[in-house]
Amino acid sequence: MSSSEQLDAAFAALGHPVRRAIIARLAKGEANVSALAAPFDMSLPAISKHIQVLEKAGLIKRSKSAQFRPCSLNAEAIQAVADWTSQYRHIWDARFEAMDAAIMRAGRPHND
Amino acid sequence: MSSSEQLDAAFAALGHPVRRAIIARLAKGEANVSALAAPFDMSLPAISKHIQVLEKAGLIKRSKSAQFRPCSLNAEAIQAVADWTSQYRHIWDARFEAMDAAIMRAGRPHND
DNA sequence: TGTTTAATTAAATAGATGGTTTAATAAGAC
DNA sequence: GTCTTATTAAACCATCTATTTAATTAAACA
Repeated sequence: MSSSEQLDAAFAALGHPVRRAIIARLAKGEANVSALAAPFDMSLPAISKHIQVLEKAGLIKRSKSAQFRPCSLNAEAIQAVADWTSQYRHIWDARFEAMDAAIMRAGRPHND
Repeated sequence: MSSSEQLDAAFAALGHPVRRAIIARLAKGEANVSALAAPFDMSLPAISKHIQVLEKAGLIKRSKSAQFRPCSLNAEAIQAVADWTSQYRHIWDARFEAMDAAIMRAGRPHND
């Protein structure tokens, strides 16, 4: 999978509230499928599918322990998303710089 | 639209390479639909719809000038995405901190 | 007024997504 | 061996997405 396809999958996966909630839960530590499903009023297979979407997107990793499949976050994919967005940091930084400049002008005694 | 729904829409919108390319183009300055469509081997209606997806997600803003509809980036929505991801910064920062610690130990004369 | 340019809408269609229920599989526990 | 727990697979349905071609709106131009 190309890095563009990887980003496609990661962004698309994060575009669902249940999947973002699963990521939020996993940020606190690894958990198995049933534990991840518990907060949701939704069938277990539905959650299992959401987890598969996150896994295919590379956002989470899975292991095996007896009949459990514990999930944990995969830092790299999440960082790839952060990297993409931070590439546009100057877009919103520009607003703050404009504000700072305005404050500087307002603070200075008016000699203009 | 709730802030969760806004994030849903923004992430989902960014989960398509054409739409990310449009964002990249708009980062260089505003452009109308035909100009945005030019680099792609795709019909104009298809691009028009991608632009509508970006607009509904709040990622871009549009104005009117004669028969043109110039598009420009909306900093706030892009920042909302960046804010969400940066909330998990500690996940990948942890890796760098571990690396830094390892380098510190390696750099120090071995008294262990 | 009629033509060109810019963009959207409509209609059709193929394929993906999100959810359900009902099995099927796999690994302990007794 | 059978029972229970955890998870996935299969089948299915409704809705959404991505794209095309053709028709439509709207402004500029001549």
